[in-house]
Amino acid sequence: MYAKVIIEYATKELDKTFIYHVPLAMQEIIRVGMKVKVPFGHKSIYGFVLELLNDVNTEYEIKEIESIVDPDFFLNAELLKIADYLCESTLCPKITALQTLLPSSFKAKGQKSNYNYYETIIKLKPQVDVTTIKEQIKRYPGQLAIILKLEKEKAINQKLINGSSLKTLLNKNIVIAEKVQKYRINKTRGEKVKRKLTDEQEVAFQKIMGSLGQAKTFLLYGITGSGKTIVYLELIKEVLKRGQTALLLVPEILLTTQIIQTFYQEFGSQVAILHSGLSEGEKHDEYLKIQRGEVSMVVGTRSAIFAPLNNLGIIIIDEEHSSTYKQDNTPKYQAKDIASFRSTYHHCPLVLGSATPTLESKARADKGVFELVALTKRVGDAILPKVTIVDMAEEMKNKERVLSRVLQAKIKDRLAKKEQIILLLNRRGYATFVNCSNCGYTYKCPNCDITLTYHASNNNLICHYCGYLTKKEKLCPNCHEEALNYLGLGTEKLEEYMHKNFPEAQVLRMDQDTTTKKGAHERLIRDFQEEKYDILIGTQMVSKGLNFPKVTLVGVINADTSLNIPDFRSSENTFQLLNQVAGRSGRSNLPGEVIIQTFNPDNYVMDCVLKNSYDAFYNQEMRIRHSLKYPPYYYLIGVKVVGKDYAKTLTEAKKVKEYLTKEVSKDTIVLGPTTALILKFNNEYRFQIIIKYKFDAKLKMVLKDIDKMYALRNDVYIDIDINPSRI
DNA sequence: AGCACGCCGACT
DNA sequence: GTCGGCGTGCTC
Repeated sequence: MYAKVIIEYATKELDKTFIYHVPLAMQEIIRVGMKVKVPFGHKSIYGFVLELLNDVNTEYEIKEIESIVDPDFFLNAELLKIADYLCESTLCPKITALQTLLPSSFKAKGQKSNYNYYETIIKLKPQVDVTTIKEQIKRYPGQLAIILKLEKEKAINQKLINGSSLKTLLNKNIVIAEKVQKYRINKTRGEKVKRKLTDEQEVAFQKIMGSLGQAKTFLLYGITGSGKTIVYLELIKEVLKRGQTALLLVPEILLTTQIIQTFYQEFGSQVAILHSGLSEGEKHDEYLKIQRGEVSMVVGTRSAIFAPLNNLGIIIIDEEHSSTYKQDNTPKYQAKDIASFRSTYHHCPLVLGSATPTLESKARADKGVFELVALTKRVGDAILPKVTIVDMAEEMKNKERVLSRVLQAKIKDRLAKKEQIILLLNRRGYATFVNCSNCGYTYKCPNCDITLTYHASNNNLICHYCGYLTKKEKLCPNCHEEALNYLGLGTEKLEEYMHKNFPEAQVLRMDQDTTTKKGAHERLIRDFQEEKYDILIGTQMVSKGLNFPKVTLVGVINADTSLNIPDFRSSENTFQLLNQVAGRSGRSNLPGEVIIQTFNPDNYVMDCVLKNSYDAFYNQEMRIRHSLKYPPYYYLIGVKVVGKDYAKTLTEAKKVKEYLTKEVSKDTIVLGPTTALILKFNNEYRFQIIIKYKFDAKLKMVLKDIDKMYALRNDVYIDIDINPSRI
């Protein structure tokens, strides 16, 4: 028996299978999808079995598989198909696709010890007579206590027992120690909560219910605060009741602590969670639970879409417009595409939920490819907040750069009423750039062509692209004068400003810098929820999913930050962000208000936010996309040509463009090469070619060829992004 | 990817 | 005369 094995090295050169002999002793247990250790060159490495053969015809000298890594683990047929789909849709090597499906403890690579977690349990030795024992040890209270406890509880975790007494009992052979595997995360169900769906929610629920067992995609368009989560919960309940499993994706699990709590409350140990906030061990355990079929639903972020649930009954993607569903490093996959693939595979519905659907999804719903289900009313007494747009150019005339007079007044008002405030500023750090007023010197990243952001808390200058970090000196490094200016407003500076101008207020800052520590995020959210703070300052982190009933004012400090990015999606992203953060206000019976500060008050995005009209935005933006030939009217592919030498890279980029233009169908548009948004990044120059197409049967093949042509070069490489989320 | 082989420069 | 630079090619 022979096996075709794909090995762990992720290069285009090694993107093929190698044939190994399966030793007789292994033939009974080996199966496709298993992880094996094989000799390769002069080393032993790991790989996956992709095929088993009885006969081979090859001139190579065939070596033998050394061992099966874990006979209980293998990639099932569905996962192998998903891997094929990943390769095809992102043009990545097979092994990259396979590794992407798995949490790191299961990947094919030099194994770290054992990820399984064990606890030692102490039990009474069977057949011992407790009464006799008690008599024997009555002079030793420590030991007696243990025996009494064991009589009641049967088994006790070793950690909870006094050490020396236990040792004696073990030596006397009265109790025994047993090693048992435990999961690091254990949740139990809470009180059952009785929920009543609103009429609208009930209609949505029934519509989707009616399609269980069918591969159908729904766009659940529900305004902020309309209670999409409850609909998800009821759908999942129903699916589990029918003996099937469910998968729920959320954009960033740390932000959705509240959702997770709801699901634990309802389903307890039936739920597995998968997200990057977990430790390796926790991820390993959660994955095991899923694989062993011990859970019936999974809540997680992007990569949880690969959770090996059998008999899937429904897939739900919350906040489907979130850019986090697209992976931005290889393989650049879109979780929604994988979801669609799995929906077809399992014949189960896929629900995409959002208050601001992507234009792609809405357009598909309009065309009838997806079925539109709408939630148009806020739950309970909550009404949509009143939005005010403030022209910051006007405010500047009054020397107000940070907070407009309206916003200042509203903040004072809310502080007096003991209501809470959220301020969104989409820039972390203190100042977005530091320059010298004497000589004009500006701190820049030596590896990338962007300015360094100043972080006052630790006196660091940081590149927000590559992470380059340097300390800030007191004097200008160029002219040695003490003339450094801190320009551009960041969350740190805003926090300082608030302390100075509203000394009576408790201010909390939530951004990447204050939430890196494990659990920090949850703690900040809890503190704000418990009203230990009046004002929450944050980056877009504060815009999503949070539910604070006491928040009645949301201020957007600079709405233009995301609007000015030269990207075809910048309007869409800005609309989503503003709509999303506006939705944080007035979620209970207290009426909410939103103040948006901008230098572009006449921009249609602002107008649509003001009117709170997704439809108006959608229609306007669709016209623009149509005239500029952007999605959803055209598909996009970004081809980046990257290299250390500027001139050589540009020359190659031109060659690639020429080749593409020649080979591709004539309705396909090939643009560029232009310098990428950030030309120099990590000391490499990046040129971008953009392909716009509607239908092109040859295109994938042509791209594969280009990829291959550059695979063996080490001076220039090609990076292809199919359906990029930004360009 | 990782490693051996191999063919030319400055050293004990 | 040898140690060692990293270019090239191969891995079932």
